[in-house]
Amino acid sequence: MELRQLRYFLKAKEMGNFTEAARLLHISQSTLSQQIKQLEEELGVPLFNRVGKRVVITEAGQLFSDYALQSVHKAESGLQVLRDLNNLETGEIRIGLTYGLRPVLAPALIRFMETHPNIRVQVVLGTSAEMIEKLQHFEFDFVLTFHEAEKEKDLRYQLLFESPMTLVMAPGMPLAKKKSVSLEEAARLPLALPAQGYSTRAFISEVLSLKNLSPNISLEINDIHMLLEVVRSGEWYSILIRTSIRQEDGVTAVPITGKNMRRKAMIISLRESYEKKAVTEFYRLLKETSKRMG
Amino acid sequence: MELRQLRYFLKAKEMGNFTEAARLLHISQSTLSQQIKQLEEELGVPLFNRVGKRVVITEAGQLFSDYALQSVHKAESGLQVLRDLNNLETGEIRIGLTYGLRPVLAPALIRFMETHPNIRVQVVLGTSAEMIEKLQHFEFDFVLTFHEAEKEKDLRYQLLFESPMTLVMAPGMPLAKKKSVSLEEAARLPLALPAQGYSTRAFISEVLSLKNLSPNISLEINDIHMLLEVVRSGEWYSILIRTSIRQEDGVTAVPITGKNMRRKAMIISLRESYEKKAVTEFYRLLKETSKRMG
DNA sequence: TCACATCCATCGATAAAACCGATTAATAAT
DNA sequence: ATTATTAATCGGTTTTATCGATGGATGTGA
Repeated sequence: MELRQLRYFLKAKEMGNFTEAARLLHISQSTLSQQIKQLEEELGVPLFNRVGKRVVITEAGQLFSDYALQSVHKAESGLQVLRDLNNLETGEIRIGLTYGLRPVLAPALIRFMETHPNIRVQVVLGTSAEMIEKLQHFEFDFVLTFHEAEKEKDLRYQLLFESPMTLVMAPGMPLAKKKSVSLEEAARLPLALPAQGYSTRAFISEVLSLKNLSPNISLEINDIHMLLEVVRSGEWYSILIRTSIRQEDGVTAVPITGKNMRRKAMIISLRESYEKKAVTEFYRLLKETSKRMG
Repeated sequence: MELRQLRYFLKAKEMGNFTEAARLLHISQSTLSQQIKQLEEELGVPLFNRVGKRVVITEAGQLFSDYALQSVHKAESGLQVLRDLNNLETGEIRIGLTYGLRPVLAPALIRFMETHPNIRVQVVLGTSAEMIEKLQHFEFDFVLTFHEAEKEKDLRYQLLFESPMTLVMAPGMPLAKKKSVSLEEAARLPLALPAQGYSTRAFISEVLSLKNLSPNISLEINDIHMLLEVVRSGEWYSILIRTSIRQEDGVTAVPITGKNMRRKAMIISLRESYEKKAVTEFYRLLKETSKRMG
């Protein structure tokens, strides 16, 4: 058993397709096939079921993949530790991000890349649940998202800032002069909300159902910019976190009253995993950048 | 980086000597030297300092070895999972044991080896602290010892039984008829105790100093059998856990009063590590065997 | 239904690498 | 100074990882 074989196996499992996996691994399909076979012989168990021209992972393969992944990850962490020790400042940072926190990441990202030109940064956008899932499979160094209710003990949570939920409207609307509005008031208005899947939308749905409010949701849009454009028309209102809105968006945001109407922006990472120096530095930038937010 | 290289490196680190490590790995010294060098090149950092003809691990090597060990261990755990799945019932169990619990392990060990002839069992005797240390370096599947005060959170503790500390003497001595004696009484007697390093001795020293007793320790012996022989002479008394003494030893054991005068026999294992089926079965036997003890 | 494309396994050949024995260089021990 | 011990290096050998070609099995589309 060698790490090479474990890497091949993991890629094959991920792709569910030897040919494609081999392509991504820059080896021939024949090599991959042989190496998987060799690994299976050593383990004494098939890792894939060959059904026709397809390969489907077996129960054994499923079980084994956890260990394979962890073995590979430990070895790579060891490498990273020594890279850091040498201050070589090379390598890669992978970040999971939810849409609502794009404006938080952007300035930190720019400053980081300016000062660390030799570090490749990879940002993946998705829902909060997706990002956490991938984090736990070592696909990210950290995830930037709004607070998750369930605190899992293998994760480390760092608070960046809190920000109120706001009712968003076109400037000059009657409500625009108020200092705050209640959730009940908001629920009576024609609403354009982010689509299902967004953490903000999930949060809104939850607080609304808690108060037994069934609001007038006339629009669902899975893009914040388009959402704001709709709001600017003056026909609809929206509910968003204040930090999602910029000056130049040309809309007015009025905080919604209520103690649960604040959301927490969090850095979430794996508790037991090695933290690269570059990642520590990135945290610092994020915290500095987001001081002014919330 | 391959597991092979990590294994070579770990053995070299363990031995502190390439020639010896190579011998144990069944490869030539030249091969080991080359593979270590190759690993160092990939990591960008020397793992050993070459001081004259000696090799001394570097700080980087020290750091890296944790990750290397864990990587190798994860891979081997994965193998073990699949072996178990296949019920091949082959493999190895490694047990750390303190002297005081030899009579507990022995019967379970015999029964286990009768029913699982294809599993190799390795038992290592030593002090409790040594055994725990080795457990944390994946050298054992579990350790059998008396209770450690400091509960470390990466360890799993299973209680086997509790047993009182007893004052041990030759039969027919005046105290032999008593149902119990106090620690103060015992401290006034001429004592023959297990030598430093034994967990029982550490425990005795602790409770004595807690009560500000400075007993009359006239003998220290690092072998229980010889200790008992001395006690049988009638000149000395000893303090031992009741389960350390058998009928055929020809001595009388009187419990010492006091709520802290009971020790807990524990199975200690790594919480996060995979538990082999054979080990689970061994636990069952141990618990069954030790029902009657304490 | 019959080509046709796709996918995995296998085979023989080749390139890469792991490995060995011998030798050298450095150092510690005597 | 001499000898023994140890790690590094060199050249050659063995092992093995890899490749391209091929064949069989299985979907796919005309």
